[in-house]
Amino acid sequence: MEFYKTLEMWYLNNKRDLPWRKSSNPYFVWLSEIILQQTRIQQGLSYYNTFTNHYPTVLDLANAKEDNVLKNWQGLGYYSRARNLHFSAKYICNELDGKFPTTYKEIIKLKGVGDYTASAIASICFNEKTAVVDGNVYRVLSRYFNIDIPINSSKGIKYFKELAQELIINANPKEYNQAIMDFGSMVCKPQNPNCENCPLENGCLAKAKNMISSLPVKEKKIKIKNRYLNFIVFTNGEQTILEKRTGSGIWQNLYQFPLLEFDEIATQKELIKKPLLKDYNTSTIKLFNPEPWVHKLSHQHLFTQFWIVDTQNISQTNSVHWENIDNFAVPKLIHKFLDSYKTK
DNA sequence: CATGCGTGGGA
DNA sequence: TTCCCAAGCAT
Repeated sequence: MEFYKTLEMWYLNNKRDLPWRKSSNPYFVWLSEIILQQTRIQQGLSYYNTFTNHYPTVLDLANAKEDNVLKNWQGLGYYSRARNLHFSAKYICNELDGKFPTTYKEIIKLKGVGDYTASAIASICFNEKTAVVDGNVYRVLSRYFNIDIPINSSKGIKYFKELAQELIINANPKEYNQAIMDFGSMVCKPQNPNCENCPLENGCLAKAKNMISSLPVKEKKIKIKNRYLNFIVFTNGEQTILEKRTGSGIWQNLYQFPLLEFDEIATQKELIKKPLLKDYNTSTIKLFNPEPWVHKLSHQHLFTQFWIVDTQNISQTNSVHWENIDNFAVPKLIHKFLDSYKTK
């Protein structure tokens, strides 16, 4: 049986029951695909439900405030996805008359939508023959055809996309694209793939050559940078100060306590040299966590300390009542602090 | 085009 | 503990 047919047959009997598969409404499929970028289904599922409940249509999403969209995205990470989702919803409503684009070529123009996502939506919703190439597809194809071209090299990206596109030619694109991804995540897994019960085992070159565990090949490891962040938690008992992160780094447009960054773990002595704290008596500045909390991002390790500053002088501009603080979208780290601080 | 962007789960 | 990595994209 041909490669595509085997996968389609497997999918028929093994596909997972997922909420976004109940409809081919491109808005719902788009939502699910953005949420699932670099994210496990288990992690994204509740967010999908939140978004479809809060924003049942693309117009509801377009009419929302970005702060609200980010609040609903809080905790999921890669927050540019939420910002781009919101941006694109407005684009669809304002420029496309509220009609979701129907071809790969038009769909990929949406911010936050690249080759993979455009292929997924175009095939799943409009049955266009555009092959998806995600992490699962890289793994399945590199193993089945025993290809050791690094999947994150420009050569590899081109090679696998072309191969995937050849394999979909005679397939039912909607079924086949989802089949190869489900198959990759359930059978041809990164670790301990289930080769014993694999319907593709006969033709699998990596299996024959005992290469399964070394494929796919990925080159370049990321370099992790250490940062030392000190969050200043001003409080008069009722209010505190929050500021919105701007610029291009992590957590863009989320909220945090005023931040002082150093090249190493800071002491109170160094802290009070900063303009933000120079007028405060050292006795009013207390370190909340004597042992720095290490928050690990994919590219950075953040060594973080929270300093509580008791003061009656809370500026009106960025003041927030403690009782309202949960209305703000904050990074996981800040949320962890709030949890810990409240229960103290 | 190499790098930056979150978080959580599993080995 | 540490490492990998999970339905990628923007710049």
